[in-house]
Amino acid sequence: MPELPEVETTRRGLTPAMAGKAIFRVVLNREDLRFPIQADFKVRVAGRTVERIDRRAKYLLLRLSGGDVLVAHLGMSGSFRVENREPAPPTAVLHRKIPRLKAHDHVVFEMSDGTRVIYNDPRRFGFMFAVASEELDRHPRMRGIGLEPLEPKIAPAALARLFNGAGASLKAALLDQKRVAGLGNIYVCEALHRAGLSPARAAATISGPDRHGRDARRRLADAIVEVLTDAIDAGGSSLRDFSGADGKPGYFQHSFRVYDREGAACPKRGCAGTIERVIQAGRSTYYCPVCQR
DNA sequence: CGCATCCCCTGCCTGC
DNA sequence: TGCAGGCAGGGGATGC
Repeated sequence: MPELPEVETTRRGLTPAMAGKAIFRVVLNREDLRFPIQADFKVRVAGRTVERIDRRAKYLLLRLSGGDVLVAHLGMSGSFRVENREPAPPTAVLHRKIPRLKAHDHVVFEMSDGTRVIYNDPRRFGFMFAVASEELDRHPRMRGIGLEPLEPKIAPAALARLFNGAGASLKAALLDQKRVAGLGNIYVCEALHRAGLSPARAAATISGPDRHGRDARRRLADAIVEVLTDAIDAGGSSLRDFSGADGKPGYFQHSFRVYDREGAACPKRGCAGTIERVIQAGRSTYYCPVCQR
């Protein structure tokens, strides 16, 4: 589920629960997620203070005291949730309730103030590791990640450079994390619809302003920024059970214009098209064949 | 090198 | 109701 807006939502939810606090203990309920967890993971993380939480592409970066960074990727089904310590009722001091763990709660971070931060991931496509901060950019999983589309907002010229010489379709090119970082299947479909561009069109063919003033590069750059910004403002998309670390579901799924809407009328004003679904690069693409050219 | 295909894993939904 | 098959937000490995 998590694309850039969901990861950003998670970052914002985790920050008040973790930033400025020490990680008292780490519990690993299994030794493998997508990859085996490194042998010294617990030692590197436990006892450290989380100084700040950043995001790069779809990665969460927990900056730890002592110089390491805890890097976490949510894969397809990963999520964090925060459980605050419940105040002990005066009549049952010895029976403070600690909520039981749920299925697929693979990693538990016990914070020094009693808060628990729990990583849950049914499909285990997510992963996490600790790395020295000065080695972060050289790490194999981080090296080569492309341009962040927000802050600063991606520019049409940058998009053109990224697509220069690309033989891939717009859909595949935008999904490629080495070009633009953070888009996934949903937001690529949504951005292409907002931009009025066909997902099958070769990425290298989108051009700058023509004599009619039409500028596909600018429309696409603007659409990417808009859809990501709108989605972050909505707390991300909750398709099955995604929720931010604060437990609140996002609601951007109600604003999808094409994703998972096969057979529906194209929502673009004045367009009489019907949303279609095709497979590109092994994944579903939703688009309007009438207004996306 | 760029690109397509298959695969990792579990759960949920559909159709028979 | 049970069961098989398809599909799912990501991305790594492989092969052309």
